[in-house]
Amino acid sequence: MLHIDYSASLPIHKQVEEQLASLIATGALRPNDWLPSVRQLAMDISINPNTVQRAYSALEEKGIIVSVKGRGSFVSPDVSAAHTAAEQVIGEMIKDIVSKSRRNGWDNKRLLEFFTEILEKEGDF
Amino acid sequence: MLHIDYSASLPIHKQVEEQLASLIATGALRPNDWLPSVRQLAMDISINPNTVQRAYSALEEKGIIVSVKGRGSFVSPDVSAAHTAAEQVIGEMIKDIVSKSRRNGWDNKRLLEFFTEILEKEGDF
Amino acid sequence: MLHIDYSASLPIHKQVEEQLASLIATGALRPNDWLPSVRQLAMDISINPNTVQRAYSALEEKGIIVSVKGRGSFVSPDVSAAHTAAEQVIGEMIKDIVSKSRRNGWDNKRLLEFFTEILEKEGDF
Amino acid sequence: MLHIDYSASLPIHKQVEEQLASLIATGALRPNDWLPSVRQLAMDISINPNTVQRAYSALEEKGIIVSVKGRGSFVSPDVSAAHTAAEQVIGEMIKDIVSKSRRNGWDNKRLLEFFTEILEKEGDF
DNA sequence: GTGGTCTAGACCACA
DNA sequence: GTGGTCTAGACCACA
Repeated sequence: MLHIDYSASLPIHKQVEEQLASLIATGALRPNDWLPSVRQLAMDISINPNTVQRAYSALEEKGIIVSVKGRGSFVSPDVSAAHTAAEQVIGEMIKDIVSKSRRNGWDNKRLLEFFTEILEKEGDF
Repeated sequence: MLHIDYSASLPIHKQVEEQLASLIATGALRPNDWLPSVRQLAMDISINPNTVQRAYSALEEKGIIVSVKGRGSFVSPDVSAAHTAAEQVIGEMIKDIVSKSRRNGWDNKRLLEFFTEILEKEGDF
Repeated sequence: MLHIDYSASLPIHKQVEEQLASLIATGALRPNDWLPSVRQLAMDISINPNTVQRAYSALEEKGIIVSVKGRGSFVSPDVSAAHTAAEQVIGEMIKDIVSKSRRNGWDNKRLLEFFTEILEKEGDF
Repeated sequence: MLHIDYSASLPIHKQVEEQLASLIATGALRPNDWLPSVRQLAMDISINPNTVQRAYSALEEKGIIVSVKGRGSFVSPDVSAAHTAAEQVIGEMIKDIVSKSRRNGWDNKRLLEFFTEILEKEGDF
């Protein structure tokens, strides 16, 4: 079950998109698995079908899911797109950090130390 | 002189706020230094005074600058807030990455490798 | 036996229509050959009879097959329609490409090079 | 001025997207040029602002334009994305033709002849 | 019942 | 005035 955080700055359709992408990237949803219908998922998490539709469209555009009129949506047979999509997003987030830290005068060494420090605090994985 | 990137996704008021915070964090602006007036800075960089005001308010909220009615704004006597502010923001960004990467099934090792790889690509600093 | 690709974007009724048209155009099905009944074909390939009906209607509209109430459907005595139908469809697709490429400022030479390049990549036939 | 064909099967938001992309790819709109505002363009061509928004979002996602809250939208400083986008679309169209023609038993030679024949009919360019 | 488009209209952030 | 999100609701193609 997906979880929507209404107080988050991330728009709802992005939250849905990201959570589905993660379920696929982690293997919780596997190639060719059926996804809930747009209307069903909208009801389940109490949001507007249009908003779900938007998430599904984005995932399809990225090749992560396949949607067919009259039949439904399912995880793309080739799920590699999900992995590259995740890498891309995380890569962007890292670049943002790098540029932000440089604007504050940090060098690579300091950023790396700060990063590993937080990584350790957050616990092993 | 501040530099505004109009094609950046970062809103202008955030760009102003961040650049001032950086100037202070790096010591380019020192405790008790006078800041340009809201109107003056707005004219200098050709943006809306409301936008500058917003940046100043945010910096004051964080204790990085002090504004006094009728006198103007100046760098806070105790500038440590500027450092902790930057650390806080970057820290949040890092935590976001950590949680995002875990939702995608990455362990610490993989994330760290990806991080350093990008760090190197972005060049030394 | 027809083959349905459920993950294709092409609607099922179009897949059926096209495959039957191809069997006729290539001579695998010959003039006056009997076609399976709508219900029979639907069962064989496990799809909705409505969907098969739709394909048959389209083929009849184009003069490629003939359906007679109470008797069934068979390949049209004059099969030339099948050839012209395919040519027509492919012709339209090519015209779409030509106009699209011109809207993007490509000249004939560039389009032709791009076309042959892809043709080669897709392998000999 | 853009032109919407309401009887076309291509959705309106795609028509807008494609026409803007073409204007950029051909150089009619140049890097950093301002685009009409979402609401303005919607009024001009008498469609709903949401529909224009959708086209703009798609173009931004592809890196062809840049949109900034409160300021407007303009052609991306680096317009190379527009060219690769066009190549991608035309490439897909060509692949569709190749597979369609093979399903009809055409070999590369026949397809190529048919293609050049139409290209010539459509006039030089 | 599926996915998908479009409109109308409210609301928010930003300049 | 900008861009952007979300909802409600009508409508269409397809199975």
